[in-house]
Amino acid sequence: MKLTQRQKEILDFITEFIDGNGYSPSMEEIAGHFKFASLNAVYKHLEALSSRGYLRRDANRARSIELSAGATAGVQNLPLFGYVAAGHPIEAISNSETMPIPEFFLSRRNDCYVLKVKGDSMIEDHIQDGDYVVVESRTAAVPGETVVALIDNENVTLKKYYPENGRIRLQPANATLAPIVVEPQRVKLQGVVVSVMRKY
Amino acid sequence: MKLTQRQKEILDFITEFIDGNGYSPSMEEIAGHFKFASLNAVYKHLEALSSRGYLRRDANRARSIELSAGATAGVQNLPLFGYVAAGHPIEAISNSETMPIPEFFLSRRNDCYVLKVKGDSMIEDHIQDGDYVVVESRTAAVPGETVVALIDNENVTLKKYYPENGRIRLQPANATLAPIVVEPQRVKLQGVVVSVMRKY
DNA sequence: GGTGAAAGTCAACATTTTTTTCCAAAAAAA
DNA sequence: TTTTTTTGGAAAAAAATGTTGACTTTCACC
Repeated sequence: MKLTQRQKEILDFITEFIDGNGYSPSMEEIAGHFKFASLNAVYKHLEALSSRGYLRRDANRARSIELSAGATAGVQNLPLFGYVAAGHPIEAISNSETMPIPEFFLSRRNDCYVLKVKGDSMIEDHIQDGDYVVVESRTAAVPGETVVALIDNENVTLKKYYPENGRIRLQPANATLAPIVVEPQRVKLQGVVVSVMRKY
Repeated sequence: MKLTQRQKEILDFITEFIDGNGYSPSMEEIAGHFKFASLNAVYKHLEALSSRGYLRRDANRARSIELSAGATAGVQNLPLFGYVAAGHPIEAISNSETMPIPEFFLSRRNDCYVLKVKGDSMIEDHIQDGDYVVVESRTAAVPGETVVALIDNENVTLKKYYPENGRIRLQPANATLAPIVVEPQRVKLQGVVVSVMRKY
């Protein structure tokens, strides 16, 4: 972390902003948060962060800040719990297997763990058999997110989450598979997929 | 490579400081902690620690101390060269950007680097826009492998590699795009994709 | 295609922090 | 004693941080 105190404050703000809003802050919003009177202060900080490799942006493009992986230089060893396949409970691989994952691919809010995908239930979202998914532990999801859900305390499945008139539709990304529609009390969300890794 | 007592104290302080704050201390802060009246004392110690390989810093850069011991095991920092899109040369991002990748997702045989995918030319192989691909530097490939190829010393593209009766077919995994068939001498293989990572 | 608001770019300037370099000297170790 | 390590004091040099204000680019809308 070769940053000054101020630079880190600004990088942290940007990181949180993107994490919370899904888009990067404008320079004015950054200036507002730090009570800068001048946008040029922000501009120079962004230049500094950019030249040090912590972020990148497009010239003249609004809200085009992209964090680079080096921004969060750390790595976490996440537990690899096992396989997740449509309709079957998680099948544990082994007790103490872990996998080092760069923090760039993690959620900062909650614990994460890794599952290996079995089957093609999410193939249209380009998650294929054998892929590893990093799952953020969470019991709530935004509609459309890919979730790990426990149904009837029995089956664990990887699906997209859509709440619909009092029910929950768990939608595979695979035209050959039917969605599951169930009462909310039958579903327990285990987590949300935050990243995918594949090894050839 | 042994340290004196004092040097170890100072290295420990720096380690803790970085651990707690996320950025390195200034020489004045180090002097303050050890109640030095002179910054030169700190300066000399940093020189000593640096020449013995315990830390690295940039000349004339504020708070640029980096501990060199803590290279996290099992993870490599690969250079992120830039974007690769069908038909366009690699668009460099910045020279110093890196990305930590777990060794599990690397090839052990050759050097690797990371490219960010632009466009959907490999979508049917489930590599989508915005994905990061880890590329193993290689000049030969097995038919069917996904390669980074340089055509006519001009364009770099991500395609599947098929040698066919004296020519080379570079096949996109996208039905809407046509394959490129060229003489072998016009193609230089840059590398082979060994893993894919995606962040939502 | 024109227009205007929003957002980004950048030079000139001032201030504060931080690093680097002098010349020395005490303290500890060999 | 001789050498190495450690600390002082001061000042030059460079980087970091901000302000003001003018200019350009992008984009949505007429």
